[in-house]
Amino acid sequence: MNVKTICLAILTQGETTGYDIRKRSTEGDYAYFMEASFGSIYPALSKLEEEGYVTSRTVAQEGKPSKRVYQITPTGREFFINSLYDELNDDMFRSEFLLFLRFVEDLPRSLVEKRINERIAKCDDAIENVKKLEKEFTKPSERWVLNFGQHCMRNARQYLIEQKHEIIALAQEEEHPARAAE
Amino acid sequence: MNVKTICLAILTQGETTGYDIRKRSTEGDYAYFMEASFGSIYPALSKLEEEGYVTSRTVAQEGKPSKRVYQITPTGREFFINSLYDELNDDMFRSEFLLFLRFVEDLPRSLVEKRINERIAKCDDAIENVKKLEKEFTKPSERWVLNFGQHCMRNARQYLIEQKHEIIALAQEEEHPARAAE
DNA sequence: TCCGTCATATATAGAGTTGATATATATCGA
DNA sequence: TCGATATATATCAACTCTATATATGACGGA
Repeated sequence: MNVKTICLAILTQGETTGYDIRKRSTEGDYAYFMEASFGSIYPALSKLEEEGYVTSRTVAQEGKPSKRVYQITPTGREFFINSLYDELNDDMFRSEFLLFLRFVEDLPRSLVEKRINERIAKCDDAIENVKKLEKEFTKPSERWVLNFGQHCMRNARQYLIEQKHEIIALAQEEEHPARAAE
Repeated sequence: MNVKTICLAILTQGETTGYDIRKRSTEGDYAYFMEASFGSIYPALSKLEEEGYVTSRTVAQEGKPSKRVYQITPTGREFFINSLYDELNDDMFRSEFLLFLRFVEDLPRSLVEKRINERIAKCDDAIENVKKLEKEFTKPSERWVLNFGQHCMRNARQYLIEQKHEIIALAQEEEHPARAAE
């Protein structure tokens, strides 16, 4: 799944801008399963236009820079829906937090506690964000995906809270020598 | 977190090869929170050697190609442990499966059921794999991370099984016209 | 026996992506 | 007034992935 596919997926649900695609993929309704940056979205939209999968028009705005609104073409829609029949690639998950926890024995308790608390707070923020998003969506599949994300996040958060003291107990009581020596 | 950091993390736990780093990051004990490919691992190891964070030696093997074994230097170890004190970046999660589910209404039930079953089977494989891995590890933090991964996967699997029929019901009873017309 | 596949092992080219930065304008709060 | 934030597009170097090439041995099936 590349950025072109993400753009087509979002455009399938209505015309929009590159700026908005990025926002939805990093903070909005798509944020919990995909992401894309400006550096890949703008070139992707240009290519999609070349290929005839999208069209664009420039819209002037008061008090804001004028924007370029993209719409998907019938060909683009067909191409996207057909691509949903392809074999699915595996999920990708990366977590610096879990890498960090793998080395708790080498780190001071104060730092470990701080990072775990930060993590729990981030989960809370994310759950709040999903709750807000759910109100904006009525299509059952859209709500289902958001619910699934929320369910997984709540579960991870709960497990972390339950295990918190056990993990902190694994950390060093004193500041790590390598760091303390600085 | 870049590939250089992943290499250092794995090398912190013992000398190894580029091939093994890739294997552990895609199928082994690191697979549930990071990943790296050959195209990034080999250049990363070369750079780390240039920078003095690792050293290497070539080891001839019978019946197998000779391999290049990397070891972390004291400087490399210090650099890695210090980097664990940095602010943590957010987790990254991407799922073609969830993108697929977001468009169930446009897809035939047979396909949706097939993909959900494939997904559940993959969860089962992954859970089995983590169980095997857990036996190989004794360090509490390593086991904790594997357990956390297993817990999250079991939860997602269970939720999917519970919701399966509800999702399938959202899909189209007939083959999608756009596809059927091909 | 021969052939394909799989596992070990390193390496690279080309395509794709990220992260940082530049540009421009307007609003909001300190 | 100053900095931060939001809207909006765009680009570039650095990084990463996917696919492929190379080489060898083992294993199983036709």
